[in-house]
Amino acid sequence: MQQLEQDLKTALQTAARAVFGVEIPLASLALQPTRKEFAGSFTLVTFPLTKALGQGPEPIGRALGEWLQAHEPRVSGFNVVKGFLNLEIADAEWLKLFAQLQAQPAGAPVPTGGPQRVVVEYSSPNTNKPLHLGHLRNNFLGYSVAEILKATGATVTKANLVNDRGIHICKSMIAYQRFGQGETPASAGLKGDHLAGKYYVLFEKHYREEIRQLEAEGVTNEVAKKQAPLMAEAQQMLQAWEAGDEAVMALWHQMNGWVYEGFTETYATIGVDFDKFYYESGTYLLGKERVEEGLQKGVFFTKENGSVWVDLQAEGLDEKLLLRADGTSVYITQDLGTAELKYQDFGYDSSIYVIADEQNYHMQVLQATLAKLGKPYAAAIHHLSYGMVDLPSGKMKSREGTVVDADELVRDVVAAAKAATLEKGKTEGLSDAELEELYHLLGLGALKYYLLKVDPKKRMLFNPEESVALEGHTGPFIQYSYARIAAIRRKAAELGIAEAADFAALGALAPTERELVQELARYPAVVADAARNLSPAVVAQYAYDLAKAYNRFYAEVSIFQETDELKRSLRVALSARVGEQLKVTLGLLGIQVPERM
RNA sequence: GGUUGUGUAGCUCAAUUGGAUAGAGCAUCUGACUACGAAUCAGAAGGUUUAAGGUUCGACUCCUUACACGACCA
Repeated sequence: MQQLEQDLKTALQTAARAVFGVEIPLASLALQPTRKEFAGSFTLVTFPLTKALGQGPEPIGRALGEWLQAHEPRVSGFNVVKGFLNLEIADAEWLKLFAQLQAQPAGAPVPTGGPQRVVVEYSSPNTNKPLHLGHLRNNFLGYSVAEILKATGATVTKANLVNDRGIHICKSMIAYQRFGQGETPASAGLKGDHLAGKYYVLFEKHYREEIRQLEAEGVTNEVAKKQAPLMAEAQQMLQAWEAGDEAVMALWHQMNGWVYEGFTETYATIGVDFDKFYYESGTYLLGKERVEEGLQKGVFFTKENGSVWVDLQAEGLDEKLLLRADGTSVYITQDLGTAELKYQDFGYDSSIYVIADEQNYHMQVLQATLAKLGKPYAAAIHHLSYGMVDLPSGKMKSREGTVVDADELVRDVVAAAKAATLEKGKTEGLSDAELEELYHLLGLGALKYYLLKVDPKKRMLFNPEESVALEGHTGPFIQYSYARIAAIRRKAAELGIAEAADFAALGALAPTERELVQELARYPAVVADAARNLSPAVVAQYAYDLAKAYNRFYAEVSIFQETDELKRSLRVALSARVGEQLKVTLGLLGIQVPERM
């Protein structure tokens, strides 16, 4: 379709030259899709040409339209509404376009001139508690962005930086030591990450109680928070961990091992994957080397107490602490180290961090600090900043226990999909295993689509009922369209109708057929847009538009009742192609597609 | 207090990056299964795009100010 647009622009340029004797640069001939309520497929806005051509917008539109209709075979008609020239494209041209599409598989790479070696870091969980709804948005976004970039032909590495050390981990460990009584995931009947989470919660509960007691004894809240025995123990444990204390390390390995088992299971269930795992326990020391490097280069400075800082005021930021006075690292220290390590490992020209927007400032600091260090990869860093997920009851707060657990949510959406599927009763002939797979695929399709259809950078509201909805602007709507097409293809195969033929001999197309070709041809532009903006929402919207267009087509023309053999064949071919395209497009969102549902 | 993001139909979201009468879904109402799958399709209704100015042929989009909500930095 890009080619068709280019040709039209060139033709318009020629028309302007012929009619007005004026050379119009191609760049100022912006074509846009014609709005549905008008006849035509492409629209030229003529307002911007009035100065150059010395005429009003409407005469310009008419003059250019008439010239095109007379001289350009691709243009079969036109109409002018105010400053808009709507061009109708000859059906032969649509058929040619469809033939060009057919010549390549639906999932063929879409070169965009974007980055070629990309690292997408996402998920990056803490190992002290299970994943929740917010992590799901992160995981789905990261996975999808990686797939979208792959679709542009880039080599993409999915990385997961596991936050496996620090005070929060020690909290779970202390609580386990004190209250655990040797419990294991097996003995407790809990996934490992949930078991760790249980002790994290226990820590917080008893810690609060200790603070309350201290306060009752007249200690201020601030002091009580530090003096509480549990917190003191956790701090001690962190030091012991850094010192490599054997018993502490053993417990740490044991508990993290449980958590990883739990995460692995969840990742498999929600269908995300990683090419590379980084662990902060393995990278946090590398950051200190970067700090040393900065001091040597004179771009960092030391304060009187020995703490190390970088001054980013010239960049519009503040002074930022990089290393505490006692030599222990802060968050950004390890980020400096990990960025370097990733670059060594993959030599990226784009490094994407899928991180919530509460870290916007932090990410600016990271990038500016790496730039100060003169790192060539500083400019390649992109923060895919996404908004938090709110609940109808308000914000999610782990401390107040108002988080939506990821595993539980997945169970809920699968159960809802099952209930709906049973109610429809269309799955005769599927085995129990196939049915389970179907419920899973539909439930996750609903959930993923629900979380991905919203512009990532916007905060979004999670409505439990809408997240499992199967009708309207949802994943299952699109999956249903695919299943319908699958049924069509099965029947066409039975009847021996070919999915491809030479359709050039066909005369006029039905409007819905034309619309389908146009939608199909949009795919490369959609991928390019989504890749440039790191936005799966663009892809989600396209999948919906395509499915919607197909359902319109399906309702308005008959396929197997059609007596004209070539027309019938075209409709089967269109259906097949739309099916393939839907599968590929949903695949970019991490959503699978059923043959029947 | 400083920095920053968001504000669109009753609700949840779009709007081709400055273009036409601001579009979808849900919810409400109406019509379409003796036809290839009704998890569908067609239609109705629903808007002072938070407010006020400004820029121009043209503003949800850009600029200024105010208001509301959120995040971050102390």
